[in-house]
Amino acid sequence: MAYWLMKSEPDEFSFDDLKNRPEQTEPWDGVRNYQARNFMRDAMQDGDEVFFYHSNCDIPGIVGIARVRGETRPDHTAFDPDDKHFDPKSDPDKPRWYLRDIQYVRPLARTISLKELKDHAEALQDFALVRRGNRLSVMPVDAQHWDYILGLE
DNA sequence: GCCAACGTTGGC
DNA sequence: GCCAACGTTGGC
Repeated sequence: MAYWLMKSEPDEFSFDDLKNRPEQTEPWDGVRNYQARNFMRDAMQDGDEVFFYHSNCDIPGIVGIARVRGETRPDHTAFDPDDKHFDPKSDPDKPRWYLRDIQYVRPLARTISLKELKDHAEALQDFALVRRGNRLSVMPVDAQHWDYILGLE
């Protein structure tokens, strides 16, 4: 069992949007970064837990917990010329981009903001999210960091 | 809206 | 394989 953090812009897809999905599950499509793809395709396991992070908004931070559901599969949006994440270099016979399905678990009692996380720099050393210049949208979370952050809730 | 950080592209 | 140009991310 591993832990992850996944970013989403709430204007695009928020944690409430996930909650309101018919099966509270959403394919995490549109990721076009190789490192993030490799985490989703190769490292995630069915049942892994995920911090749901809101980026590019008033208070960037962790707002809820989700869960990885099922195995990896090709990101279908890469094949659709009308999709904003269309990638002509991704061939359905040899897909370049993969996704996971993410299921709602529960909201945090309160948002744990990026600012607050940065205030715990010592305990959260080497946590990718608080490293300078971090732009990765899918990243692993160490078990001790996961527990520490939930301890702030 | 600004801009630093960083990933990708493509000419050479 | 190098690296300048360019595009994107995302905090502020």
